[in-house]
Parts: sequence; C-alpha cells; structure tokens
Amino acid sequence: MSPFRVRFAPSPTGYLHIGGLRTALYNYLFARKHGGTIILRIEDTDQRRFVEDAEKDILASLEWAGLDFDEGPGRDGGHGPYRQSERSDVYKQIAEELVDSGDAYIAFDTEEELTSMRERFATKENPNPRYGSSTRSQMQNALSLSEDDVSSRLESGQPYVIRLKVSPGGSVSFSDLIRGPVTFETVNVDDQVLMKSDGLPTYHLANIVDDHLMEVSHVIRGEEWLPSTPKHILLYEALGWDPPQMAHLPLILSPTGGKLSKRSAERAGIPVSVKEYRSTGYESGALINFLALLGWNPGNERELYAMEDLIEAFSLERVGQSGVQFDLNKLQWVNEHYLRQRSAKSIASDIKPLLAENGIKPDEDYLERVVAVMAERISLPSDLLRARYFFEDPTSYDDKTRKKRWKEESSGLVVSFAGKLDQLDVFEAATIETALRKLAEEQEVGAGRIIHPVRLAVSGIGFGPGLFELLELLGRETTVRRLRTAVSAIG
RNA sequence: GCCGCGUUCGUCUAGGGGUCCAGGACGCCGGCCUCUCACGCCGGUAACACGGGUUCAAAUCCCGUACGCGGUACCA
Repeated sequence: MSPFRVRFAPSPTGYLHIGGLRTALYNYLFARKHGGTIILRIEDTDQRRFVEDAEKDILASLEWAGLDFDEGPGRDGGHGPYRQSERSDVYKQIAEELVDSGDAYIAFDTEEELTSMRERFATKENPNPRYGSSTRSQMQNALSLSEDDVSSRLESGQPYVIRLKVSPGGSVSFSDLIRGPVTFETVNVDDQVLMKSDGLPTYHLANIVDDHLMEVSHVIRGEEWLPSTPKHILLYEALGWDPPQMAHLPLILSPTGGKLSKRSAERAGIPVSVKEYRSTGYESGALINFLALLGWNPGNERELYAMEDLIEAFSLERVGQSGVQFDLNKLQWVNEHYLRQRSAKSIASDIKPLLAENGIKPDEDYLERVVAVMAERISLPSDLLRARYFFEDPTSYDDKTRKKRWKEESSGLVVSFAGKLDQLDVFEAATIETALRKLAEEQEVGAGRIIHPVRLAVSGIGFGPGLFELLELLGRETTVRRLRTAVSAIG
C-alpha cells in the first residue's frame, strides 16, 4: 500500500453540499489512483453550529455517490477515533505543550473586549485590526499580564483561550501542489485562537493535530483555506512536525458570481445539498462525472467518465487554479447520458413512488412501456410527471397547438379515424398507421392533417413520442374515448 | 483597507514561445432526419482582460493596471 494518506474532513454543521462532495471526490480519486488511503474525519468542534443529523446525511450522501472510505467513524484503521469531539484530550495536551514551549499563550479577553478592541484600533487604512504582535500587549493575556495576575485569574476560574504566538518579521512559504509557491509575511498572520473557552479546539489546531496523528500525507481542500495555511505551517513548525503536501482546490462559484452558498445557489435555482440532487433524481454517476470535470480536466476531449475511468485519469497537476461556475445545463446533459444507459424497468421503479405521491398508480408493465417510449425525451425521471396524459385523460388542449393544427376538417377526420380504430382487428402501431394513412388517402389530405389533431386530442399537447406507438400504448378504448371527447370539446 | 489567489468563447476547458487568423464540450442558432417533440447527425455563433516590456517571434515569459474570488471569528 502506498504511503499516501488523504482525508475528507467535513463539519457536521449542515447537510453535505455540492462543494463538499467535490472535495471528497478529488481526495477519493487521488487516494484510489495511488493506491493510498482515504480517511473520513468528522470535525465537530463547533458546538453552536452542530446539526444533529448532519453526520448521518454526510455518510449517506457519500455512500450514494459511490465514495467509500478506508478509515472513519465505524471503520477503524488504527488512527481513530475519527470524530474530533472524541479526541478532546489530545488537543488539550498539545495546546498545553505549545503554551509551555512559548509558542502559544493564554488570553482572557471576552468577546465584548475583542469587539471593542477592533473598534479601538480600527483605522480607515486598517478597518479590521488583528489580534497579534501589534495589539496583544494591550489585551488581557499572559504576555501582557503579570504572572500572579494570570494565575489568580486561572484559579478563580476565569474563562480563557489559548492563542498561537506569531512573531512578526518573518515569512512562511510553502509549495502548493496546485498553485505552486505561496508566501505570507508573518506580520499579516494573527494570533489565532487554538483552544476556545469551551475547552474545544478550533479547526486550526484540531486539523493539524489530527492530520499529523493520522499520518495524512496530502491535504486536498478548498481554496478558502489557503489564507490560513501559514498558521498551520507555523503550528507544524512549533510542534516539530513535517507538514503534509498542500493542494488547494478552486472554489465552485455560483452562476451569479461569488462562492456557491446556500443562498446564491437557491437564487440561481441550483440545488445545494447532495441530498437534493438525489431526491431530484440525478444519477450519482452523472453528478460525480460532472463534478470531476468541474475544475479538473484529463487533457483530452472525452466528457463521459465512470468512476474507474476517473481514477485512472486523475491527477492533481491537471486541476485548474481559478474558480469555476456551476453549470446546471451541463449536469443535465451528463445526466441524460447516464439516464439513457439505464433500463426502462429500473427507471420505472424509481419513478413509481413519485407518481404515487401525485396520485398516479399505473400498472407496472404499462409504466415500463411509458418509460421506454419517453426515455429519450426526459433528463430526469421526474420529467415524466409533466406527461400526465399517459395516465389520465387530458382536461385541456394546448391553445397554440390548437390554433396551428386543428383545422376546419379536423373534427370530421378525427371522428372517422376513431371509427376506423373501432374496426381494427389488431390494435398495434403498424396497423394503426396503416389505417391512418389509408384514411388520409381516402380523404385526400396529408397524413399530418390527421396525425396532429389526433395527438392533440389524446395528449392535450403538441409534442411527444411517435403517434402510432403512443396510441398503441394508450390502448384502443382510451384512444377512441379521448378522440371523441376532444371533438366535442374542441370541435 | 490589508493579505492571498486568480483571469482563453455566455459556461467548463485544451494549449505553456513559432504547428493558434486558438481546439473540444455544454448552451444558443441553423440544417438534415421526421407526424410533433426529443434523440442522432451535419454546420454556425462566440474567447486569449488591458497596458507596457523581453524576443526574429508572445495566448504562452516578466512588470504594472483593472476586474473577479477567497480570507481578514473563541465558524469551519
């Protein structure tokens, strides 16, 4: 087994979203490509934003997407536990070590004090002053207070946080696998809180401790983390650990611009949680295929990839560097390809509950035949809901089609056609077609003069599958009934 | 504001000094097929952000500007 170890580390503050899935996917592809290991780690250190069923949703969504993990909750690989809430002791111990070594310090400032500090030091040039080398001496911490003061505050149980002590004047450089060399000046890095006053670590501490302890070799995460990477590098250095390789993925942007957030996505009509894609009826393979190509490309012109093909082709070097807009159109296109590879039977079984919700309970064989005939006309199984005429008589007739297709002689032709159908020995597409064409000939009109009004009569709309197979599918009784109803309704 | 990262058709992208008056895909438009719609096939529209360098030669290298995005929390 290769020494490559990667992790996907979501925070259970909500359902797994599309950006999270893509991050998971890239980690997964990288791991599988190199025969490495992928870890799922739950970063549940924010008690305030914790969402009860989020972890369950994340697990279920990943499984649906076909991303299986080697290590994680319930799958011990000797590096657990894999929930940060179950690892508190470790962080506490490391934080204390950092305080002892002088790389971190205790601070007592309350949230109000922090806010007032920001107001106090804010200038036009610097509206957002950091808690760091330039301000910490004026705050309440172990660097500004006397030793006695600190210990008496500690003894009295005053809440405190532990902050990383960042010295100004230096710089932190690292080479990002996707972006190349990146440098930050330490003056611009603040004294990040490592341990919160609730005794839990912040992301920054927990993340690097776990990555180290879990022997993570490559950190593949969203670009929003790039600015905090210097803090992480500083932390690795303080602890005497080697930092892993870093790879910061381009962000998924909303078509309206900006990071694809819940709000912007909704505004753009894009589902944001993986759960929604699933319930809308997208194929997981299609979503994966689409997401893989959103920010990465294989360097050739192929567009359709099964998971194995993605694993085969994937490389971090071919991940782009700029943000990418989410394009629902393209997803839809990919999804259509996947949908058409499925049997009518399996699509039918998917759509059944959806129809039932809408009060439609068709015979299974019939439904399967409907799906077969409609397969090329839908991009999602739920599109079938818009073709209710398969299941119930039309109650209205599309105006535009009516104007265009229903001529003076239409009623007569439709009635005659209904009569012909009544007399047919065998009610099949071929015999129906023969009958119709014969009628057209007798009446000396083009076949279209009958076909279009008949379609409107039986379906209420002007488009759909081939008319003859449609009629066969509907059956003689339904067809004839609808024809006669339509004549009196449109007449 | 400051820090960081970006910038090739509307979108996802190929390309990384000459093979590029820039290739593919989605979308859009037109055509073929055809009873309609869709599929499929064929064709079309459309881009190197701008300004300076470097070079015989720049989409490609360098600098600057503009713009976009991210970060600037005891959130992740």
